[in-house]
Amino acid sequence: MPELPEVETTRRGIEPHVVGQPIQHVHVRQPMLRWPVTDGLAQALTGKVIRRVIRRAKYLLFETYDGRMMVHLGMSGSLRVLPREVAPEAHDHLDIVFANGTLLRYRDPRRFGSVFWLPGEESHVLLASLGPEPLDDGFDGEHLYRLAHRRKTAVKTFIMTNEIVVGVGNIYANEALFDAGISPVRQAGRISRDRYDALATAIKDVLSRAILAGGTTLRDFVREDGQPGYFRHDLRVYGRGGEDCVRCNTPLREVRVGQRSTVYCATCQR
DNA sequence: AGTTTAACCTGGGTGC
DNA sequence: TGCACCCAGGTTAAAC
Repeated sequence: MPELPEVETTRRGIEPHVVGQPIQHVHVRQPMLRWPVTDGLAQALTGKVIRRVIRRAKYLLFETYDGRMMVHLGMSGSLRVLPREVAPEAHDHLDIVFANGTLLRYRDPRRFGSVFWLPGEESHVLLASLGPEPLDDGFDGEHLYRLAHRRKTAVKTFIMTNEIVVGVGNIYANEALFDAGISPVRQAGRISRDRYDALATAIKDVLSRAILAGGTTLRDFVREDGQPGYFRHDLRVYGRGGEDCVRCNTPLREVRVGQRSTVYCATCQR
């Protein structure tokens, strides 16, 4: 699923519903996710109050006054807010029921997501080596240009690497490279500083616009209220292989880069 | 150290 | 209809 805009859309949607209410009950139906949900999670959460929900990369962190829950939505995960009486369906792996009857429900058909409990002030090794947030001021063309030095990997793979910058998945990597006019297969170390400025700007722009549209729904992703995101209508290359480029009408080329489907305009993107 | 590859899992679509 | 095969918003660990 879920790249940064979808995770941020989820965060904004659920936070007002889950903050301040004591957790009454936690039900883990399927602990076998990307990593097993630990036995202690339900007990640790019960009785606690969520203070706020923050996002780091594609992780959601539900902060209590003593510890926090860390959730990743993987490829097909979603979190919805429902009344507690709604019966679970297939792939509804985790329920958190609050004292006021609100239910936070985690669904993930492919089970590539994960849920951890981090006690006290503990962090997690998966958060340790993440790069900057793309929407922060600390992320810019200079950052990309510096880290790309002498790298031979394709620039698309480069910007999808979490140690370089977080939150850029396959859809938005394709889109940002189109917007910046850069070929996805160009070696990362062979791009000028000016063009990295344009790429950083394009990444910020496409992610920001996608958040405003509530993210992109291809199949599984839904917002906290079950509604899809609408950025799909704004995609200019992703999913459009063989169709005409919106800028120059040349048929868009579709190739594989780093095992991921990649669409670009060989005329507009160099 | 940088880069590539296989693996985790289910479901939907396609072609025979 | 059925079956085999390919594809999908991610990420890690292991192999080159």
